[in-house]
Amino acid sequence: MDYQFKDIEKKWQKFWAEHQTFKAEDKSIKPKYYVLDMFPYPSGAGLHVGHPLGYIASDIFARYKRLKGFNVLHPMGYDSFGLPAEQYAIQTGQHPAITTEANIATYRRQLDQIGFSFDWSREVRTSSPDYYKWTQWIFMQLFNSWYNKDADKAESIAKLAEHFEQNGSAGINAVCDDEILSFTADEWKAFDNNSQQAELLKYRLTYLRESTVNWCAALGTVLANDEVKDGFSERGGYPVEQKKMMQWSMRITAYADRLLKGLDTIDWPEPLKEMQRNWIGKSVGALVKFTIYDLRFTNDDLTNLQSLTSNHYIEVFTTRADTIFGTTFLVLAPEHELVASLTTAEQQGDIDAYIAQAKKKSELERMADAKTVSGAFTGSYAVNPVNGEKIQIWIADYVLAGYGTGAVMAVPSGDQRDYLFAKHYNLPIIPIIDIQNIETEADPTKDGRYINSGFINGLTYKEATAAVIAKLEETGAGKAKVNFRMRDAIFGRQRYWGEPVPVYFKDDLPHLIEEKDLPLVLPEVDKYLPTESGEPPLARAAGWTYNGQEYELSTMPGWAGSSWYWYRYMDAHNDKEFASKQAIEYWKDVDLYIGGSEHATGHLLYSRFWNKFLKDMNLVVEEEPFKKLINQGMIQGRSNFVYRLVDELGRGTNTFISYGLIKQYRTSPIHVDVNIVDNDILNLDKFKKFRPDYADADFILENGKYHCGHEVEKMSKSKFNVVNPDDLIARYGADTLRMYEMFLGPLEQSKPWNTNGIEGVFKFLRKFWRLFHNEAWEFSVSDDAPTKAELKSLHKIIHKVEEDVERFSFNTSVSSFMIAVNELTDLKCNKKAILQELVIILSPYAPHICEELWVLLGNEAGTLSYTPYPKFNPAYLVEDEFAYPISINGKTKLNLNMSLSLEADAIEAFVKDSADVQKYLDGKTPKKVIVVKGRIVNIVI
RNA sequence: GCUCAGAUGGUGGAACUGGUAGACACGCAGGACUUAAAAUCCUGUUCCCGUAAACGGAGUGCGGGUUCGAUUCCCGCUCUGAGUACCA
Repeated sequence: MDYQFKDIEKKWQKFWAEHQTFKAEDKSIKPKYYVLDMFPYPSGAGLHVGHPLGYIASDIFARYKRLKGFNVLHPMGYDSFGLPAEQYAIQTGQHPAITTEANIATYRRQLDQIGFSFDWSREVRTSSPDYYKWTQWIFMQLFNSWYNKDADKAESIAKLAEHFEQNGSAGINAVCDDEILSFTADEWKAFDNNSQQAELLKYRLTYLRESTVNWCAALGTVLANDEVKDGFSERGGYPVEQKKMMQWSMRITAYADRLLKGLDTIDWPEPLKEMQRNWIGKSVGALVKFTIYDLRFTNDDLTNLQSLTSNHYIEVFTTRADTIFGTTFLVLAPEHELVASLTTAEQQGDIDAYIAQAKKKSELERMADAKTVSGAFTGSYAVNPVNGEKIQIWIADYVLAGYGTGAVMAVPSGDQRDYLFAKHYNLPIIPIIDIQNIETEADPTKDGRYINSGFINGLTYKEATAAVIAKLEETGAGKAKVNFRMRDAIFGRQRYWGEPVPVYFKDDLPHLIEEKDLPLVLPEVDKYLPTESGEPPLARAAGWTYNGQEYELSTMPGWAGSSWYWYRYMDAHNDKEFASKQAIEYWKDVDLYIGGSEHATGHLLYSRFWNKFLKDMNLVVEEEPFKKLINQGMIQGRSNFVYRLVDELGRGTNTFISYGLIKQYRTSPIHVDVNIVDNDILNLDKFKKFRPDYADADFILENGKYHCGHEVEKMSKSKFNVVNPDDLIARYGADTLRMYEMFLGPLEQSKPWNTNGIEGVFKFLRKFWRLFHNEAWEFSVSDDAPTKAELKSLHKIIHKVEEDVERFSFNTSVSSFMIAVNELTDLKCNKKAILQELVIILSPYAPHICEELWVLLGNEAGTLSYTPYPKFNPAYLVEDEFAYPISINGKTKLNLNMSLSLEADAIEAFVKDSADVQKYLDGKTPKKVIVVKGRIVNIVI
């Protein structure tokens, strides 16, 4: 029979499901291998052709690893809490759980027909109470922990309370809020319970904090920075305002250094690690106190550094302590708390006007305005702690209140912003390094020797930095300090469709509910909107209280459920623990994680954070959750256009001009559905049915065909460039789709989807099928011994695929399979000994056709997935002759067959004697002959 | 602006540590089969000159360099994509 992909694929998908062929074992003498895909949010639109790209790659890898003798865990699930379902609920009143369920069913059907080897017995859904019970449980562990900097790990909050009880706040080195109290043990004991709880909250790893948030009134929610575009919500385009609000936060900053260091231990793409490094933004520098100049100082005081330990100082953060002698003024953020008290009476007007103006500017305007210099003088002065110089104190909006201390020491010779500011306001600029060139702009060099710099004159950058910091620490005017750009992560949103926070309030203080009351199930509400008073939707739930106390009304953010889900797959049905100790000790971590790079600073950072916390709690065994990570590239859409003729009045007509002729007419481009275009040729009949008003369209054609234009854009419905995998599977089958997606190009590269080449892959599979069949399409293989040429073809592909899979180069293996099948077809090979091995090698790529042939070859159904991968024997590839390319001056001219046993001098002699080479030499003696054995001969004339 | 990735035929791409550039596939052209079409099969296909062919020249974004030899290494630039942004 000809290749009947429909029957074959249906048959084997059913077989795998019924026999649970891909169920991973929790105990095994085989080594473990955990292959994970970033689980999808099940959206209403279903999968488009770009989604399965990563899943196909990971599936090939998982299947390959099984053949290589590993116990493979390859699960799938759904990140099923999220905004679209809720948005739909608001519009229609339909419970998001129902929408989500329906969407999941669509996803499952689509995933199943691609033939993935997922262990579906382990499926997880973040919105299911059995799952989010454990998300809530982990939240409780975070609430019950604080970060001990001395131990460099999280510890139980009970231990902290114990310490307070015995020793007071002394001796605690914690990551905590800025405003903590200092107290003795007796004072602590004298606090009432609420005061103690309020103090402990400042240390917890998840805590309440008043923060400025992006509040979108129309959506009734707080948005992440990346969900806000130009002051409007990315989705819906509603206005967003800054609002202060009590918010749950996660103290991810406690882990900043470990998150940074861990990057060096994992095998991730370098650009992705770089993004995380930038996000964490570690800078090593110093905090320096500049005393506020007081008229009571005498000149003697000024030169005596010891006297400058007054409490009236401005603290700045700098990464270039070495440049401190070049400081000629200070700049504070307009929001800085000292601005009011520093402003003198005569400057009051200027300062007030500047602050008012700065407030009016939106974030966007401030950014766009980056080149305009603006600021105002406070009228006050500060004293440089290293040389006693009296310098002016300014405010300017180029200094950000939220970073460092909200104040900078301006070194115009070394920092371009300071330089522009100094030029604009006529402030002094002092060069501090001998090789510095500051005629037209600042020069931030670290080379050269210091000048105009007191005790560091003549030193190098390294020596100077150390000397300055030592001096500052000695005089108490400063200290070395590491600063991070990363902020604590806000953990909550004013939404319905998310995990409820397992917290209730008593006397305005948060308390955890009891563990036995988990999961705290999402209550029913009448509407999915905020209340009239602006409270989150959960406030609508009637009688929803914890023993009469009010629950937290916000829900957890989207990243909560995805920050630990890989552990749940290890033990998906455990109702006693989030995963059993044995399961975690066996599976440990994810060996290979495949997903998009858009999660670089969200999911992948939060997951590493939670993982490190769970490690501190001894709940998991590895410091890093994802050993190796691959980013699959984005599949872009390839849109097609038709060109509508425009009349003299600029109105569109019903005539369409073929792409090659549009220069001769006035036209406007219109998107046309890519599914009615084949190789950029428009199907005219289908076009006429595409929209009613096209029914009697006229065309101006080229050679009887309508050629469409094309452009690469995002794949989206509105651009009519969405290609649905279902259609392709119906036409060519899943095996063809799988191989074609891989054939498209390197996995990591972004590329536009173009269905044009898919025929080639389909033809290949048919040709492969044909190897096992005779002219009459009857299955027919021979038991004869294979020839040398056949064995060579086979072992070439065994080796090639092994190499390619190990380096995730799936596109090149597909080509190699084509070459192998072409060769074997030319050899008319139908030897079982060859073909059976080939079936095994191809099975990770095209599993259905291979299962079918495997059984036709006489093997037991279902054993293919666990059969050993063929062993490569290099002996079959050994050649005894090689057609050496002979080049003259580096240009290849001809090939000469020579035995590979010949040594360099013999080769040289043979080449020189060759009549063909003589022709090129034209009687001249070669200057030099380079012979690389087994590769090339190059003759230099 | 900064960081990262990339640029190879009409198209997707291959060339793994410097050693025959363009594998494999699409498309296109020509041919076979067919009453015809589809399907299938065969041949050709980097560009230029040479009117089929041999042969010659150019050629991996641009300009240099190292080398017997560079798509690959080094220096400078252009363009494209992604991330990030007054981070002191």
